[in-house]
Amino acid sequence: MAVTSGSCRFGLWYVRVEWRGDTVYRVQFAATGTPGDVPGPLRQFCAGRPTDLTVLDAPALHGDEAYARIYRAVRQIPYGKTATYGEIAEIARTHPRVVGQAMARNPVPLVIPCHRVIAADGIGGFSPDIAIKEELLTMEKKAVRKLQLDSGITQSETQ
DNA sequence: AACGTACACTTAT
DNA sequence: ATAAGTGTACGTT
Repeated sequence: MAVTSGSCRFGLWYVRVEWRGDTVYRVQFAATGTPGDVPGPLRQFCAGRPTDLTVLDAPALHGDEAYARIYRAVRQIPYGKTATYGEIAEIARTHPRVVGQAMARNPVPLVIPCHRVIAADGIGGFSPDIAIKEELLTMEKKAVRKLQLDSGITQSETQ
């Protein structure tokens, strides 16, 4: 079975995906789309629905190299939460700068939620456009808040 | 607020 | 083999 490709919309961008079954080989943000479908969980995520993307797999997650350990650690960050480069480095037993490097080369953003990794003092970086990172984070925050309201949790309980 | 340096890993030469 | 480059962190000034 061949690797298929497709895209879906996220805000002003298209998310292009190369995948087969539950394995995602590449994700990239682009200004234009390509015909074809994307994995269901990814489509739901882009539609603003809180989605557990850990059901998807990626080759970059496997192995004992530093990047693989970092990517696995990043995947543990839950929807709507963030962690710093330093925190990830500690879990993966490496250095914050290596985490930054690994994020910059992340072949499958969203599947490996590099947008949830922020600097100790600010937001950190994101390619191709920092605005995507901001939009992803605010989208997740809003979605979580809505979930809490829908389930009847009062504001005082969440503070 | 700006600057320097340690840190560890990858990629390029 | 070795140097350069990182989406950092932290201390000092």
